[in-house]
Amino acid sequence: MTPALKDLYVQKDKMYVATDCIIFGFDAGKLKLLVFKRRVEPFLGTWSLIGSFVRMEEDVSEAAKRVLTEITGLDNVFMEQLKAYGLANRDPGYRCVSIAQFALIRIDDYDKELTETHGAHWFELNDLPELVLDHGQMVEDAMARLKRKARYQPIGFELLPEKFTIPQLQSLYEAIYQKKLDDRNFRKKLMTLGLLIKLNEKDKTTSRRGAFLYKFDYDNYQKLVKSGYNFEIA
Amino acid sequence: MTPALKDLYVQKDKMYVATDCIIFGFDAGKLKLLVFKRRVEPFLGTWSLIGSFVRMEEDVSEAAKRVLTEITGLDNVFMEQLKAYGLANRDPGYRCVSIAQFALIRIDDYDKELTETHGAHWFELNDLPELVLDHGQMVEDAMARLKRKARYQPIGFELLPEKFTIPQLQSLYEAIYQKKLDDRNFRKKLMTLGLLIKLNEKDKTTSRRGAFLYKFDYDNYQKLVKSGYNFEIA
DNA sequence: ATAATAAACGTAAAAATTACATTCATCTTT
DNA sequence: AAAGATGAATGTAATTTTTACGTTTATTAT
Repeated sequence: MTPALKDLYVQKDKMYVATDCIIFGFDAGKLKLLVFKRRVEPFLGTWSLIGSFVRMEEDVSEAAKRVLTEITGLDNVFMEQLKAYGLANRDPGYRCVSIAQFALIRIDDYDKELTETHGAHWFELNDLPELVLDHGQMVEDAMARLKRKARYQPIGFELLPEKFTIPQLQSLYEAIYQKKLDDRNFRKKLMTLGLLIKLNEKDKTTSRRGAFLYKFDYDNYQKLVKSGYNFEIA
Repeated sequence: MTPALKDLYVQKDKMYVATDCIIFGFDAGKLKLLVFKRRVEPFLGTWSLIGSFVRMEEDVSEAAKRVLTEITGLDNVFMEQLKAYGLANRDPGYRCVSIAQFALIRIDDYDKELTETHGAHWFELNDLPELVLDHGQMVEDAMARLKRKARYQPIGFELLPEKFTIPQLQSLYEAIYQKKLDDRNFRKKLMTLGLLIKLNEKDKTTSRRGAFLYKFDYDNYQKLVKSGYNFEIA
C-alpha cells in the first residue's frame, strides 16, 4: 500500500494501526530528514512522514521495514521503534494509532529514483517544513531520542559510510548534539574506547594532507557490551 | 472492561489495540511488580499484567489510566509509555498490538481491597512468576528503561512517600541499579543537586537516632529543567 | 551510666574532563 | 624547487568529578 492510498478506503468505526517512519540521514555536516509531499486528499500537498497501515499478518516492525524498502530500495537499515502515538483525535479522518519508528540511513546509499518517484525530499532538521498531523511531534521526539541515545550507544555510525574519518564523525556528533566539540578531546575520548579500526587509506576530499579512514569495530563492540561495559561517546 | 472480559468477544479478522500496565512499587527495600491471576480462558490461572482494549473514543494513555484507577483506586499516578508490542502472533487468539505503559506508585497508598478483588499480587522483581504472552518481555524492557531513566530524571521519587529519608532513597536507588552505593558519596551527590527540602521531622522507625525526612523540590526541579540543567542522580 | 545502632559528616587520592597551541603531511602556486 | 596554504594530528597542565574510606553523633534500651 503506498502512502497515497493510505487514507482512501477507511471505515470510521474501525480502529487502525499504522506506522510512520522518521528517516534520518547525514550529509555535508547536516542532519537531514526524509519527508514526502502528499499527493491525495485529505492534506494534499502537505509534507508528511512516510507511513502505512500495518497489515493483519505482519509485525509492526515489518510494516516499517516494508515501507522503507519500498521508498529507498534499502534493506538492512537501522530501525528502532520510537513510540506509539495514540491520541483519539490525532487523525481527523479515522481512529488510528500510529507506531513511529526511526531509521538511520547512509544518505549516499539510497536509490535516488525511487525516492523521487515518491515525492520525497531531504530537509535539514533545522529547516523543516510544517508536517501533517502529529508528525512534527514525532520528529521532535525522535530527535530527542537520537540525541540521548547517541551518548551511550554507537548508533551514529549508521549514518556514516562504512569508512569514515574522525573529522567526519566529529561533525556528525556536532550535528546531533547541536554544539561544537573540541577536536583534540573528541579524538582522545574516542580512541580510548578502542572501537575504531584504523585503515591504511586516506580520504583526501577535504584536505591536502588527507584524513585517515576508520571502520567501526562491531565485533569488539559486541564483546564489550556482553561483558557489561558501559559507553559514553563524546 | 475488566481484564477478565478482555478476550471474550473478539473477531479473528480485526486488528485490536490494547494497553498493558507495568506497575512498579517499592516496599521494604525491594522493587515490586503488581501482577494478576487470570480468571478466564484462555490462559486461565496464569499470571499477567493488567490491561484493556483501547476504546474508540479514548486516547491510548487514557486507557491505561482508566485501568490503573479501576485496579488501584489511584489517580494522578506517574505513567509513561514504554513502547508498542506488535508481533503479528504475539497473542494466539487474535491480532492485537499492545502499547505497554509503566506506572510508578507509592505502594502504601493504593486501595488494598480493590487490588485483592482483582486477583492482584505484588511480586519482588527478582522473584517473578512466568507471565503470559510477551508480558515478561515487557517487564524486562520496563526495568531497563527504569534503570536508565532513573539516572537523569528524578522519577524515583514517584515510588517513595512524599516524605522520605536519605537512607530510604538510597535503598531505592540500590534496588533500581541492583548494586550497593556508598552512603557518603550518595548523600553528597544528592545534596549538590539542591533538589531536596529538609524537614524538621524525623523518621524513627529504623533507628534510635532517627533520620531526617525530606521532600523533593518539584518547583526548583522545574525551574532547573527549563534553564537547561542536566541531572545525574547517583 | 553504658551499650548499641543507624545517621551524618569530611578528606585525600584517583580518574575524567576541560581548555588550549603547535607541528605535520600534502597539494598548489609561483 | 621553494613558499604558501590548509585541514589533520598530537600533548600537557588545570580543573572538576568520582571514588574510597573512618569517625563522630543522636537517641533508645539496658
